[in-house]
Amino acid sequence: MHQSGDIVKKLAEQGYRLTPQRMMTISAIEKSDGHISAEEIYAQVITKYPQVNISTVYRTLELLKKLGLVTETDFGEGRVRYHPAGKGHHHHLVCQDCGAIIDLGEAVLAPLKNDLLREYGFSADLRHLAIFGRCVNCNK
Amino acid sequence: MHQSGDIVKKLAEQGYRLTPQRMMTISAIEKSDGHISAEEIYAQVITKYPQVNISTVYRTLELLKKLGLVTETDFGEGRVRYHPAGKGHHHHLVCQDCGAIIDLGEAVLAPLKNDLLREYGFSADLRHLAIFGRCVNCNK
DNA sequence: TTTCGTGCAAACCCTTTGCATTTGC
DNA sequence: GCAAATGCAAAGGGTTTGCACGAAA
Repeated sequence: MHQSGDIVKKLAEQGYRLTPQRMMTISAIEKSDGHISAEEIYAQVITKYPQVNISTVYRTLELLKKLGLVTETDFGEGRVRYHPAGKGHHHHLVCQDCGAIIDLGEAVLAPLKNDLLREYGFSADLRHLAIFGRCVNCNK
Repeated sequence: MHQSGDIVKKLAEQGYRLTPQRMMTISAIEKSDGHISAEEIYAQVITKYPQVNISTVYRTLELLKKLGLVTETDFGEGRVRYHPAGKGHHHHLVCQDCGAIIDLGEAVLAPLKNDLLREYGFSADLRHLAIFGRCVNCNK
């Protein structure tokens, strides 16, 4: 299992500086159980460190993406959300009516992934895929 | 089967005005076999009708979406692409390496759609879904 | 004629960038 | 000390909006 501090450790290992801005950005991402946007990270960091700039948050996110430490999911909101890569992958059902987000284990899409590989030679990256539609309640 | 003019007909039926700007926007969408972006529609319309404004294209697209006459696909380019709803649905495999887009029949995702409905009561809208990954060639 | 649609320009949102300054190591 | 990272402010890309003018029915 992965524990808190993983991301910081990897940054340090690779020779990146552990600035307070980076630490707090990472902490916000790790604390968020679900998915967090750049704005939300910024809002959280600024309460403890009022002089941060949102561009620093974006730069940190880009670094973490590059290093494969966080992944992005697009929920079709016009902005992207971030998730620690170490926390395991999952997929999401996004209700277009009520906005509910239902988490889906990796297993559910495993058959699809296999089909695509077998039939098309296509290696699908389904990490944090968002599937849109209507949830049970809104479907009634 | 659907034929050219479907969209125009439906607009008229619902009492919307058939302005040249709308006709040409619709024509651009219907002519494009694949998926077309707002900018591309605009570029096409402006050659025949130089005074159009891109905001009119956007307003037309919004109207057509509202009426269910076009659907959108997000290929992760930071912009959305449009497709006539009447032309039948399909899905896409988008190669993150070479940018290739492989079309996928509706049948391939039918099992997934059924699974989601049965197991989660979730009615997935998979029209023009884009799945990211690596195509056969880039996978070697 | 009268409501609907358009052009224009400005604003919008999220994200990125150039540059001078600061800071971790 | 010095490269790396930050803050600031401005620009960027795609999209939306307010308002007065123009045109479809």
